[in-house]
Amino acid sequence: MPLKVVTYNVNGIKARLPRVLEYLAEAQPDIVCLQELKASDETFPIAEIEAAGYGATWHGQKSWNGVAVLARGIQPAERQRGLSGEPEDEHSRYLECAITDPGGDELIVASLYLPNGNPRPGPKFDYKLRWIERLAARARALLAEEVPAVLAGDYNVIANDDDSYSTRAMAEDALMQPESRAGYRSLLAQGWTDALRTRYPGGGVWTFWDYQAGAWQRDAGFRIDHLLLSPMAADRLVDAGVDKAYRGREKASDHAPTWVALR
DNA sequence: ATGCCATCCACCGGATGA
Repeated sequence: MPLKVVTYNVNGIKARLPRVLEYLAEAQPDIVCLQELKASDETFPIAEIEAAGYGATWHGQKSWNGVAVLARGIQPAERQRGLSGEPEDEHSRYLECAITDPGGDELIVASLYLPNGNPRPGPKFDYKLRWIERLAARARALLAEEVPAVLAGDYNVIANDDDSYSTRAMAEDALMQPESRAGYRSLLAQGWTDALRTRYPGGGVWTFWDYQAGAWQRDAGFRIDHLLLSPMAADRLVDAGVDKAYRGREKASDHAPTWVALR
């Protein structure tokens, strides 16, 4: 059985817990990276997640941000919390773990929540661009380790025109700016593989649909949740996709779980 | 140009999101 590695921006773990537990039970993913917990370390629902059969490591924050790594039957071992380069940055947006299976095989998995960057121009957009550079520095160090690694998360970057239902609607948005795209491309240029892009080179695959203006009903979405694979992980890629149906459920997140299957 | 909706916290409106 291939390994299913998922990234899922839950938009509030407390509000979304029934959906998350349902997803774990139904999809039986091996590894899940969560973003936008919107919960402090103390209020993360670890008891419920453990009861579902998952070990977890999390980096919470009250009200905003927050990321976690879950693994079925395994306790993810924390490697790094946050990105270096900006000590005053208090946002919980990066958590890197090592997941070792009973056979001794190790996979490095990071859950990341890249800043949105709106409104633009302004300090939030500047922060986004600095954060991408800090991520790129960490990504380069990971590649140098020559290990199987997955950088999974909400990148808040629409990388290509065909990754959005409407380039016109998003033209002024921070998610689609040339600087945002250049930052994302710099990761690919290092040697990371955009797994969904490999599987669906023609685009037209969405991972996010806004709550507003009937975006889900109109299928007006875009692709911003990405799984980047190191060369050793990319060699093991067998499939990738979006569990789109979860976006249509009661009290759904505005993102759908997005996944890769690795040999 | 704005609201459209949903989350959080903290008190029923404001900040944030994408």
